Amino acid sequence: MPELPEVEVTRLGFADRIAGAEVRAVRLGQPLRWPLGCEPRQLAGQRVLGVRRRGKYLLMDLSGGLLLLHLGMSGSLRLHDAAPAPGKHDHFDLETDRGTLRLHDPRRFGAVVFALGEEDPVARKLLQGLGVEPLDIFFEPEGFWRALRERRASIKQVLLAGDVVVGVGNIYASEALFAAGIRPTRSARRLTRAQATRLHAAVRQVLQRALELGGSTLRDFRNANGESGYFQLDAMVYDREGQPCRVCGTPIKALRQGQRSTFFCPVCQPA
DNA sequence: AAAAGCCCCTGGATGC
DNA sequence: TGCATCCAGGGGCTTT
Repeated sequence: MPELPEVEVTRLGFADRIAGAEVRAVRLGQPLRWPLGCEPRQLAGQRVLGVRRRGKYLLMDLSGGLLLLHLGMSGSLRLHDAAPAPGKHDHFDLETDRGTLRLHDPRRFGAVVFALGEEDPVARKLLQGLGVEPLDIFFEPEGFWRALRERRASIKQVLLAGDVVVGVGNIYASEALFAAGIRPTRSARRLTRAQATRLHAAVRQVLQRALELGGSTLRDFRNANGESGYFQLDAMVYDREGQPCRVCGTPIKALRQGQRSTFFCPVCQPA
């Protein structure tokens, strides 16, 4: 579910409120993707220094380590002033003197992992190989084009892979390719410099727009204050198979790439 | 090295 | 309130 905009909206929704808090206790529900990696009581007494984001990971700096949080497909984080009794899908609570940060994740593809720091092998393993941050100045058209030239896979799958540029998931990959007028099946190495430049701008624009709208709420995404996002109402192609293209009226087509659905306009995205 | 498949898991929608 | 099937925002791991 959560792509860069949803993760960032979540971060913005609780980072300032939890910064400076002291951890009182940790409660675990059912297992998530990976074990926490430490005894829950080891976190008690630690201070929350801040919350950063890298790709779709949230990095919570603690006085004695680092907590890596990932929302997987169905996860959402919420900071409660007074948390209600945990439900069957509430699998992690970080109880602090400034509220309880709770991970709700029905599918349990999400994760909360403790590491001693970013150089801890546990953290490195998860963060190494991640591509450039799309909203960062280091993401620039020329380098993007050069990286794409190395890849034979389809441009949609290269965007999703996250090793060239991070944060673009299944919704925003389709949306960015539409905005750039590029067919999702086109081999990444066959993009022209002009196409790569358009796609670079499109990725930034689409993610930025989604951020402003609070992300996309397809089923269950909520930000840290329990509010839904509204980008899905703005989607040009995602989940619009058969509906008329908002630009040219041609019915939107769907196909599958690497077990994921892709949506595009056959006219606006000729190649 | 890169690419393609598989799998983790629950729940909602759809079809019979 | 039956049962089977398919699909869903991710991504690490194994196999080609």
